[in-house]
Amino acid sequence: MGTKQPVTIRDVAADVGVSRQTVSRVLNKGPNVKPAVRARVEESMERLGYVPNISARRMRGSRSYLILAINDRQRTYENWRAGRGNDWVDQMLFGGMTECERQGYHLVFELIDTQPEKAQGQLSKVISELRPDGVILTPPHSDNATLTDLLEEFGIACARIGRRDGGAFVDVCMDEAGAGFEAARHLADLDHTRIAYLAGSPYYGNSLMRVDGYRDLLCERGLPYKEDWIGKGEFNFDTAIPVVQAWLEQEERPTAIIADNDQMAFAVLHVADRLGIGVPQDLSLVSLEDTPGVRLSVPPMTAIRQPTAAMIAKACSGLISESSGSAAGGRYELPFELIRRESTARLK
Amino acid sequence: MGTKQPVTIRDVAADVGVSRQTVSRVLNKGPNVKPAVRARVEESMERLGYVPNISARRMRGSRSYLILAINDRQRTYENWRAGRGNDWVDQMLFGGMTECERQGYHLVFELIDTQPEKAQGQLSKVISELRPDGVILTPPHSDNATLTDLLEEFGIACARIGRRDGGAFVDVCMDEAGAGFEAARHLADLDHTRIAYLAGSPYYGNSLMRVDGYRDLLCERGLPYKEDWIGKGEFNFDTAIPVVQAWLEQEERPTAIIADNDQMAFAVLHVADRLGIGVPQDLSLVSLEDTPGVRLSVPPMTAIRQPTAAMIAKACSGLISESSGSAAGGRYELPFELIRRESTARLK
DNA sequence: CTGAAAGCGCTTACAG
DNA sequence: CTGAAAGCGCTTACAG
Repeated sequence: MGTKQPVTIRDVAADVGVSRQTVSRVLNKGPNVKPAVRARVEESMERLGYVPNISARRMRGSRSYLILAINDRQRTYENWRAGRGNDWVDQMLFGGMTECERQGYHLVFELIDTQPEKAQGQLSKVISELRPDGVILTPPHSDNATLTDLLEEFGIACARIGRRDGGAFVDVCMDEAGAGFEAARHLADLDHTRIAYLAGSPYYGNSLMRVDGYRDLLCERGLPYKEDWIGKGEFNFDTAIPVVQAWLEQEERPTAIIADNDQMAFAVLHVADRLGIGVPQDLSLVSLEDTPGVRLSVPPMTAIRQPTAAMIAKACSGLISESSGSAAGGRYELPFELIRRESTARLK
Repeated sequence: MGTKQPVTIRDVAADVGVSRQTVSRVLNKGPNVKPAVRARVEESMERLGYVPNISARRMRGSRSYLILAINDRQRTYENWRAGRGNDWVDQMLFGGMTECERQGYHLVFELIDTQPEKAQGQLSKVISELRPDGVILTPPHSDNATLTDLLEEFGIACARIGRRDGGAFVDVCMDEAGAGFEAARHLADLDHTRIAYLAGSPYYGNSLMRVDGYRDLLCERGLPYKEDWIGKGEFNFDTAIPVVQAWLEQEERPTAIIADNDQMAFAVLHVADRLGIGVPQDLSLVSLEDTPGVRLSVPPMTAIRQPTAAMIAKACSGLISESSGSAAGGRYELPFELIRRESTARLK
C-alpha cells in the first residue's frame, strides 16, 4: 500500500530519450516537434499511463484546468434543506461536468454568501486557493459588480448566467420575454381570453421581461389586459395565496393563470382545490419554472423548461476557449422549451 | 484588469522580516515558533489577506486539501435526465461541502462508470490529476475492490458509503435492518397484521438486511410471515406493478405494504388507485426511500429518511483526520429517521 | 526542431 | 526556536 508512484513527465522523457520540454510540447499540442518524435512520445505516455498533474501545471503560470461554478449559499441550502427537489444544482452539474470532461477540465462547485462584502471575501479566498481558469456566476451573484470587478483584477475569465449584456464577459441567458409570450400563446391557442399572471419580484429584470412577453401576446391577439391581473407575489407560496384567492372569487374570474415560479404555481393549485375549481377543466395553469414538484404534482403541470444544463455547458465552453486564448466574452441566448402536461386544456 | 497579484508566503515573510519557513510553520500550526513571532506572522497574513495556494501546497508532497466524492455515472445521469428529483447528489454535496469547508478543505464531485475496468482507469486518471487527500466511494463503487486496491496502492485514504466492514477504510452506513424493523413496527403499532414487503434486488446486501429487520419484527410480534408477501421487484416501477396487483386482488389482501424504494412505492399507489383501494384508509404504505417524489406524492408518504448528508459529512471528517495523521479507518453507523406523513393510518 | 536553465509557491529534511 | 537549500512536476522564456 502507498507504493505506487504516479508517472511524471520525467519518466516519459527518460523512456523516449528526449528532454522534458519535448514531452511538455507534445502534451500541450505545441508546434516544433518532429512528427516521428511526437508519435513516440504519445505512444510512451499511453503505455506508461501518464496523466498530467494539475497542480504542477497550474504552478508555472499556466492553466489550472479548473472551472469554478458559484451558487448562492442561502438559496442553495434552503433548497437542500427543504427537500422539495429543486434540481437547479443537479442540472448545473450535469451541463458543467459533461462539457468540462469533454475538454479535459474539472468543474468545482462552490457556495458563497449573498451579502456583497462577505461574497467578495469568500470568492477571493477560493480563487486564491484554487486558481481556476474561469468562474461561473449564477443569480443573484451574476448581478454583483463587486464580484466581477474582483475577477477582472485577478485576470480570471468570468461567465454570468441570466445576464445578457455580453461585452467582456461570457453572458448566457434564455429568452425570458419569449417564455412569457409562449406561455400566454399556448393558453390563447386553447381559446383562453382571461389570462392572469402571477409575476415575480420586480427587482429581477428577468421576471420583468417575462411579464413583457405576456403583455405582448395579449396585445398581439387583442386580448384584454387588466393591471389587476398581474399579481406581485414576491416569489413565494404564502404571498401568492391571497392574490390567487381574490382572482378566483371574482364574478368574471380568469380561466387561465401563468405563474412565474413553481411555488406560486403550487399556490394556484392549492387555492383552486379549496374553492372546488378543477384544474384543468375549470382553470388552466402554466408554471414558468419546471422543477420535479411541478412534474409530479396532481395534475402534472404544463411548464416552461429553462435550459439550465445547456447554459452552464455553454458558459464552460466559453470560459475554456477564452482561457486558451480564443475570443473573449460574448452573449448567448439559449432556447427554452414549453412542456405540455395536464394542467392546461381547451376552454369549454 | 489582470493586475492583482495574489499574496504569497514570500510577501508575508518580507513583511514580517522572517524566513518563508517560519511563515509556513505558522500556517501549518507547527511547533517551534516563538509566540511573539507567531502573532506577528498571523497579523501580517490577516492584514495582507494571505491565502495559501492549494496547488503549491500539494506539490511538495504534502496535502492537497481536496476530497473527491465519486458517484456512479450511469445512475447519476439517469436521475438527472429523468428529472424525478432524486436528491441524493444534493444531500451528498450538502453534507460534504459543509464539513469540508469547516475544515478548510474543498469537495470535488466526480462521476465514474460502473464497469470495473473503465472505472479503474477513470479513477486513476482523476487521482493523478487532482491528487486528493481522500476519496469517497458510494454504491455501487463501494463494493468494487479494484477501486479500493487502486487507492491503497496510491496511498490515498478511502471512505465507503453503505459498507460496514470497517478495517482500514472509513466505512459509513446506516442501520439497514433497523429501518426494515421500524417500518414494520410503525405499521404493527397501527394494528396492521397483514404486512407485505416489496424487496429490492437480492444482490444488494443492504436490501437483504432490511428484509431481515422486517422479518424480525413480525417474529417478535407473533405476526404471520408469508413467503408470498415478500415481492422480488428488482428495484423498479414496472416490475413491481404485477406483484402488487396480485397481492391486492387476493381475498385476504395485505392491509399494509413496505416498499424498498420510491419507485416501487409509486407502483403501490398506482395499483391501489386503479383498484379503487384508498391510501391510507384501506391500505397503508411505507417507503424505505425518502425522495422529493415521495414527499410530494398524493398522499405524501410515510418514509424512512436515510442520513445521506450526515454520512458524507462523517466520511469527510474521517478522511481528513486520517490524512492529517490521526486514526485510520473505522466503522460508523448513523441513525435513520422514520417520517410519518399521510400514507399510513390505524387499521379500522 | 530540440534542450539546459530558471521558476511557480509551497514544504521537507537538514543545519545551526 | 529559526533559516538556507533543495525539490515537488510542470511550463516559460531563452539558446542553439
